[in-house]
Amino acid sequence: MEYFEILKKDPNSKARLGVIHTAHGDVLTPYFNPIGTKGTVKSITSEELKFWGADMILANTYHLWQRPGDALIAKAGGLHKFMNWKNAIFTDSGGYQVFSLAKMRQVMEAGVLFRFDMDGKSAILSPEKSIQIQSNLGSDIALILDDFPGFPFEYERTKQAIEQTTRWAERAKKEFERITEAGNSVNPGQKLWGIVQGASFPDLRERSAKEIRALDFPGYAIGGVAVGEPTDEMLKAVDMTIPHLEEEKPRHLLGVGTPYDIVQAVLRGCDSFDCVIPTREARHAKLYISSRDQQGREAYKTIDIRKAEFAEDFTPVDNECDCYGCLSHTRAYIRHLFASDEPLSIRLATMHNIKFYLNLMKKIRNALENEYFNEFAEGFKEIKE
RNA sequence: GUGGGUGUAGCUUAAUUGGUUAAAGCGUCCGCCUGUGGAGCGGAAGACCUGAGGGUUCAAGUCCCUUCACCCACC
Repeated sequence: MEYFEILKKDPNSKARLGVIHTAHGDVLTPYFNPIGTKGTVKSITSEELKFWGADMILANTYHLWQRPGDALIAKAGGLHKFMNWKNAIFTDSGGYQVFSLAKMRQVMEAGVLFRFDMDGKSAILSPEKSIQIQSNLGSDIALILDDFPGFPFEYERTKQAIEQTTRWAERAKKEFERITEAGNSVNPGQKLWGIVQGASFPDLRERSAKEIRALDFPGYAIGGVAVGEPTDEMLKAVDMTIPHLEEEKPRHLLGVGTPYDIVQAVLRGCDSFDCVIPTREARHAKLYISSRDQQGREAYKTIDIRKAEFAEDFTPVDNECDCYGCLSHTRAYIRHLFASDEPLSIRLATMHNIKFYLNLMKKIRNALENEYFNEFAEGFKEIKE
């Protein structure tokens, strides 16, 4: 059985329906990974996630390395056992967090020198170290350490970044093979994916894709996006990258995005996603709800449930949603919970937004299965009032 | 009834003690959030101008008088 199977291709776009066979179960694609940074999707239990149809979650190397430490998690039998999550886990390399969270950051050949944001201690995250940590966590999909610039993109800096990423990718792969061959993996079925960089420079994307392809990873992530660039710039970067990757391997788009971004990226050939948006915005009272455009096509809106207009709104957050909160509670009640700073507000909002995203992915897969994805994608956008 | 105190934005308070267009927090409204930040940030409206009315003064939220409301103490 192939690691990644393409079940159906959209005749009108690069979109495809597929399945990734991980060591902890199948992941139907296109798929969205809820983010469980510290070994928990904030406020949600593993059983609940599974019940709603989540097949995979993303956890962060950087955070878990700091606390409780990957050695402790290995002792617990790996992250799956530690958090009682029986399905797949995707781990970041820690590169992005060093980029976005660490107080000081210096890219060196050895790795990234930085200071932990939590205790101020400095450390070097090397390609090998990242693999060792992810090996201890026992994730199903691990990522190589990569280097990338922020937005606005500069050519020379981006060129250095893809070169650095390729050199680190070689070292990461070697370390991954060393650990695997030694039989020291917490998860023997773990796979290491490569990352393509290159900002939105066509020649750099192409070169990076070719160099990473040469290392023969079982899947790829497209990185260097979701770093502050506008949506069209992000989509251009995807367009520049996809043609240079093998059709038969899965492609993950790192850090993306809004429901609109995701549909657009699926059209362009991306298979999986991860993003803080549904969970972080839930904590900030921003909820995603179903809507229709003027022609009656499927679309969506966002609402800020704290607004006074919902004070006496005794209807569900989203009539079309089957999450626990929508089946059980009213907008007025959830608004009240936010206004009162009650923990249940975060929980209900997070459950809702995750369900909205998981439902969206299911709609995308149904549309691909039944061959109307192109029409679906055409009308699908955020309706702003 | 007597004495004392307090009245400033929807709410809680400020105003260098008589000195420019009365300030802030909360709340309200608008926006931001993209390989997690249960954090924050930016902006706006809001006082028919300081309970009401009158007076002193070049100048009053601030001083004086009257009145109203509320609070406390004593009869």
